[in-house]
Formats: sequence, structure tokens, C-alpha cells
Amino acid sequence: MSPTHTAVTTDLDPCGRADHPDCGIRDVLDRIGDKWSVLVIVELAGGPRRFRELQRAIDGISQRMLTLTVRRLERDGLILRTVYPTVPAQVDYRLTETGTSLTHLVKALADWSLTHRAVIAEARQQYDQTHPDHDIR
Amino acid sequence: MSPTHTAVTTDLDPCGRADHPDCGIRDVLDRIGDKWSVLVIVELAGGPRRFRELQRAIDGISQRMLTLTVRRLERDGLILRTVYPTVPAQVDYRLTETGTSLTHLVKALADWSLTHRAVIAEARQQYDQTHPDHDIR
DNA sequence: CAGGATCCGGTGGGATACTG
DNA sequence: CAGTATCCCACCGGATCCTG
Repeated sequence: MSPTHTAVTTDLDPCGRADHPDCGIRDVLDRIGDKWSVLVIVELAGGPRRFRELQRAIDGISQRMLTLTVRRLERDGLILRTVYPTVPAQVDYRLTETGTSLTHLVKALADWSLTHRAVIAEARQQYDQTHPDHDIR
Repeated sequence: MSPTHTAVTTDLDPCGRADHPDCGIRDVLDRIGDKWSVLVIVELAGGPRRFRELQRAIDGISQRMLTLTVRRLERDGLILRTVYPTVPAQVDYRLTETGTSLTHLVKALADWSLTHRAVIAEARQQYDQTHPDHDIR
């Protein structure tokens, strides 16, 4: 929605100032912002995994969503899907060069999250106390 | 969905290895992964803004979603909402200390996005060519 | 100006059953 | 094992109208 960033490659510094919104961050967020992509990436950071291995490692993911998630990641060139012509079928997934570079970002995200989760949690429950009625979720 | 991370404060290293999924990244992603939060943060990185200023700056956001977004950011202690008892009402929003620190992450996201968007775009259209039937979206 | 209250459609994602 | 095919629902987010 909205005619976004598809063509313009502005030479604006990315988000240092807010003259130009979006900045193209949406591209990344639309990918890693979903429910499972990050978890798949994190798991694959430990090395190649087969389909079932991923499903067992990632608690709560349905086989449908795992399929969709790896497909999208593959489409974006973040992971590589290899099919071995055995029987029964055997497939493994591994991070590509690009995917691996994303790992650093994910690491940064995790670090930030861990160092701030306490403060955030406190802010939340304080907000919920002072605004008992507000239903934000 | 799934009894997540609410209590456990494991001393596991964050995602260096993938022994433990989640890692708490979900907390952050659930916040900045949505459609508008990042844009609000980026805009506020340029200084305090009033409600209408934000709405005008962030192209396409509805007043409802802007309200919800700033409420959630406020709840998490990422932005500060100040009401001036004037008439008509005047309110401004600004990043807190925590919110400002998030800006760095957003910057990293934007940088990564910009340096990889070309590769990703190419990977996508190549995938779409080799898999014309697949409907991933 | 800064929202609150509704209505409503699209879709992300779960559960289940089936296949090569 | 590694998926595909359906069904279905919660909820995210847009549009619109109303208020202090």
C-alpha cells in the first residue's frame, strides 16, 4: 500500500534525519517482522538444518508456517534450499552470505532486547496501573 | 499462543548459539515489527512532534493507528507523551532515553536494508522466474 | 487539535487431512 | 520425510463519524 520506495534511490542519509520516512526499513521489517523468520534464521545460524529439525527446534511452529517462512526466506536469497534425491526425500536449509550478514542484525536486536526488557517490562506495568482502563493491545 | 518467555530469565547467551529459541527478540519485534512504530520513532528522532505533525509527516497513517502506535510506544516507555492544558488541547511526543537508544538499532536496520536491497530484489525476481507458479506472499 | 467509538474487510497464521 | 491443500478464525489496520 502507498507507492513506496520502489524506484527512488535517494542519497539521503538513512534515517539520521527524518526528512524522508520509510527509508526502506520496511523491506527488512516485512521480512523479519513476521512471527517466525527470525527464529528460523537463529536456528540456521547454528548450521544447516533439515525440515523436521527446524520444526522440532522451533517450538510451536506449524508445518504450514515453516514451509511458508523458509519459502519466503529462500525467495529473498537469505537461505539456500538443497534437495537430495534420496528416498524418502531429504532437504536441508542453510543461510546464504546475505542471510548470515542478517544474523548480526538479529544479534543486535537480541542484545538490545535483553538489556532493555527489564526497563520495558517495568514501564508497561506502571502504565497499566496508571491507565487501568486503556486497552492498547 | 504458547506460554512464552514471560517468567524465565535464562542466563543463556543471546542467540550466539541456537540452543534456546526466541531469546526475547520477540518482545522487540512485536513492537517495532508492526506497520508504523518504526516510522514514528524515526520521525521523533528529529525532535518532539505534536499529534498532527506526526500524522502529516507519516504518509498514509490513519489517526486511529497513530493513536494506537503512540499509545503502545508510550506504554513501553519508548516515548513520552506530554499534555499541555491549553485550549484547544496540545500534546507532544518525544523519545525517551530508551527510545533514543532504539534509534541506533533502527539505523542499523536501515543501513542493512539499503546495502542489501539490490541483492534481495534480484534474488526475488530470479526466484519468481524459476518458480512461476509458487505463490508465496 | 487530539483523540474516542464503531464498523468492517483482508490476511496472517493455526488445525487438520492428504500425497510423492 | 517434506511437503500441499483446505478450512477457518482472530486480529490488524483502514474508513468514518463523533467529542472535549
